[in-house]
Amino acid sequence: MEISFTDIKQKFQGCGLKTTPQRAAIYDALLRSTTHPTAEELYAEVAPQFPMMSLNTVYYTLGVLRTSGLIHEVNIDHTRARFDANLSPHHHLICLGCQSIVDVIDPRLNRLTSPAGIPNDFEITSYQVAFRGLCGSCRRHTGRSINHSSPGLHPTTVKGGLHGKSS
Amino acid sequence: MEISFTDIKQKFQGCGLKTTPQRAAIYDALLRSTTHPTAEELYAEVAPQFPMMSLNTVYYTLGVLRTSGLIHEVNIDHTRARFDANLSPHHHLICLGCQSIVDVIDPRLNRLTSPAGIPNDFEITSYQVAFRGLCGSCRRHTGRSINHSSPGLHPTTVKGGLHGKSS
DNA sequence: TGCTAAATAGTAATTATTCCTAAACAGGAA
DNA sequence: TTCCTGTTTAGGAATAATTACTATTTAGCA
Repeated sequence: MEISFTDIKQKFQGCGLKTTPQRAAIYDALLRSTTHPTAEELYAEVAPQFPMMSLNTVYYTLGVLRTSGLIHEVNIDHTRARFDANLSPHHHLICLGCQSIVDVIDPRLNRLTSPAGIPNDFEITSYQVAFRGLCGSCRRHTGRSINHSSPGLHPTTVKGGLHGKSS
Repeated sequence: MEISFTDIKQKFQGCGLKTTPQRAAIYDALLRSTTHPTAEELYAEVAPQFPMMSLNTVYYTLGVLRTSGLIHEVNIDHTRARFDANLSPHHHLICLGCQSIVDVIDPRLNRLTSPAGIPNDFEITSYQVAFRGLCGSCRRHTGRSINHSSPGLHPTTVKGGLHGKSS
């Protein structure tokens, strides 16, 4: 995703945010990243350009961008927050071995029907599917054993292909 | 979900776990709960029965139960872990206002087709849909405004009913 | 060019969780 | 039943991520 400084500035202005070099660099780093980095990782990414920059600034900036809706927080495990500047509807593929997160872009997943049995005064504004399993590399290294200490694993085996019969 | 002490003991034995009163109480509390409590909340729930019990024991126990596959960790936000003893496939409805989590049980959601464009050596073992929005109570109190500081919100508006065409 | 509110950087504080260790105990063996 | 041993517990200390506080700096407007 290529984006110029001017583009970033316009986005920030559109949200009523001041444009500072640090802020632009953090946002740019997140836009270019595909790994859903943590605050610390973004800090490491941007720090070379701004040796005086504080990790605090990264946290503050991420908070501001999140509140403005320019980025999303992705919660894979409870230990640390990860961030995503990709606002288009997409889903995630999470490796339980190495905790990596890959974007899943499949339009079919954006057309789920409304779930049954939910309170009718609940207004759903979005939904997201998290696929979990083991990436090729982790399968080879761990002999396909699943790390049960990782979060959210369900016993449902999905295998190579999920079956798509309509109930 | 009703379960006797003997049932719990059998489950523990099946996993090679010793049965202690504290452990059984923690697991039982989680089985009876529908709110996906945190370690602290479970501690508060069980503490009256065991005044000497340490919060540490709750953490240790939850770790053991998770490793044994008896419970799951649910990650809604990065601030703290939440737990779920309901192992049957289900999904979650998350209120961005009050952070409450309600189970979504809809068989149609358990038959998603395999997502396109993922690495073909990735083995998916489970998936879970997180629906986000505002519960009735929070909508009334906040005037339907969505709290953008909450995690993972996507701009896709889902409204009352998602449309289920099979693109 | 100034003004002012917002942003930055630094330090300290907080919160959830994990680590460490001695004492207690569950469950199998004798 | 009683003993043994490894697991579990409880308590305190340590760690890691994040937030709070604050003085200084700066972006963006008048």
